[in-house]
Amino acid sequence: MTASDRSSQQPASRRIADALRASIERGELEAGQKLPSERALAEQYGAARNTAREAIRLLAEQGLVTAKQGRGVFVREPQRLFRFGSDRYSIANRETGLTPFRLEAKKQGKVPRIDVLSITREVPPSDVAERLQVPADSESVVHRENHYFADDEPVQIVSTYLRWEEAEGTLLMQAKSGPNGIYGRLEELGHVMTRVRDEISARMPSPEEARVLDLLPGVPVLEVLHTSLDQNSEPFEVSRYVHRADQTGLLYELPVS
Amino acid sequence: MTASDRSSQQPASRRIADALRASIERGELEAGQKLPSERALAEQYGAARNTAREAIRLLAEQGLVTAKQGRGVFVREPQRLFRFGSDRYSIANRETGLTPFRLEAKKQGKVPRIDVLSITREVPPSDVAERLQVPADSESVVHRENHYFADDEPVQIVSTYLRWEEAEGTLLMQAKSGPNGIYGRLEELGHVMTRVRDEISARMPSPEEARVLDLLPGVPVLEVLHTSLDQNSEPFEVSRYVHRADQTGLLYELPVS
DNA sequence: AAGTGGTCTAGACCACAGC
DNA sequence: CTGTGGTCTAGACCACTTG
Repeated sequence: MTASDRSSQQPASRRIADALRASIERGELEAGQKLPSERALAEQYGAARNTAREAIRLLAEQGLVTAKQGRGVFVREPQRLFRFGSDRYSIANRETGLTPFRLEAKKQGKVPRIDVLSITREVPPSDVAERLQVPADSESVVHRENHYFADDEPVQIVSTYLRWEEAEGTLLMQAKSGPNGIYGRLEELGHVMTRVRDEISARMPSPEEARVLDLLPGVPVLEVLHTSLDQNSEPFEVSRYVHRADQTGLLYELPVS
Repeated sequence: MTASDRSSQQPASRRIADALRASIERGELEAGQKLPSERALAEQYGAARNTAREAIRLLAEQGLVTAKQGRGVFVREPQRLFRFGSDRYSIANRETGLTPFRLEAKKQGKVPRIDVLSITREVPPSDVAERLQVPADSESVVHRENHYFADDEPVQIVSTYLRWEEAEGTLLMQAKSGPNGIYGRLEELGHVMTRVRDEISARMPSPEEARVLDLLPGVPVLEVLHTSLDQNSEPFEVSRYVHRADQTGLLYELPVS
């Protein structure tokens, strides 16, 4: 028993939203189906159109429905999750020659694409500087920004930060960084990835992120701040992953001491 | 350079929102400070109050500002994160006699509280049944629902599922489950926690979750579906954690094979 | 009492979908 | 052309907070 019988006392927009939500949960309105139009809802409940509109907004904020201009409001389809596991850092996967993203995409029968947006020398953000142990007040890092797509749909934004002193003049400054990607080059520089630290948070996207990831209202992002540690427990690479949360999950499997 | 000079062409509500966002990012409006009232904004921009209101809603959806009835709209304060690490499952922590949550709370100088809401025999949700390897069509599990607080502020909802056949008649059915909590009892039943699998996703809260966690609009939740595996790689416990994302982060530190 | 956000009304014009 | 959501106006009353 949640909430149902306080029909009075509630704002009209809430009551309309609750009725629609109940319809969806009972399966009367199935995924992909169209809701009554705003004008129809308003008439049906004896309210103004703005009130019906407010009800629909409440549902959209929860990610339950999606409005499409000129067409109508539809019950959102459950999305299959694109899953990123802790084994994405595993060396075993490295031997296939495919990056973890390409592997996962193949598994789901989708066509992966990675756009390299920029590779520039920069002043690092403070959280990155702290974790990579470099100065936050000089151009101490190389920033590689990539966008990942599956079947031309954007999935994640990845910003990778490397020490400028190490990357200068190497393939780490090139879009095509050679066999096994940047981790291959970093290994040649003497950094064997031994441990990783992933710090995970969730938040609503910035307008810029919503645009790049093509996010509908009511969809949050998952942010992973990843640090790679080498055989000497020295951090040698930090990446910020921004995933769209409606199509992405994370999987961590680990031993317990 | 993001977007600034397309002042025309943009809806008025967007322009007002962008102007306010810029003010906040430039630091003219600091965290905790009050925005101009909706009526003042409307007059200032020569728009109707509803239009100014829409602008504020855009900012609230991103979690940038918070409206307080009768008082005003305020720039949201950055929250300190309550951090849950992968070491929360570690045996080392078990020896302190404190659960990981109590430990973390102590570290931050907050007073922890755990409410046991219910302990009931139930039909498991399908995702839980699959992971615990029990039938999804009979009352095969015990469901323990707990709410966690720090300084009386809700932090997370935890639903733990155990096999009914193992829990029946034991302390696992009691609110106070004895030394080292339920993991202590499960160890006595022959389950040594050897590996864990955490599946992480983010989404907007249901109305029920928003109520329990006292969530402001524009704050998503982090959901962790946790499976404990014993020395035989058998799953013996599944929990669903629902964290408020504005005050919670997750930390995973793991070796790379 | 005055000011604030929360909700609502009854209109209006626009841009986009689909027939 | 018609129906849809997107945006906007100019009012109104309510509930809450503060002086």
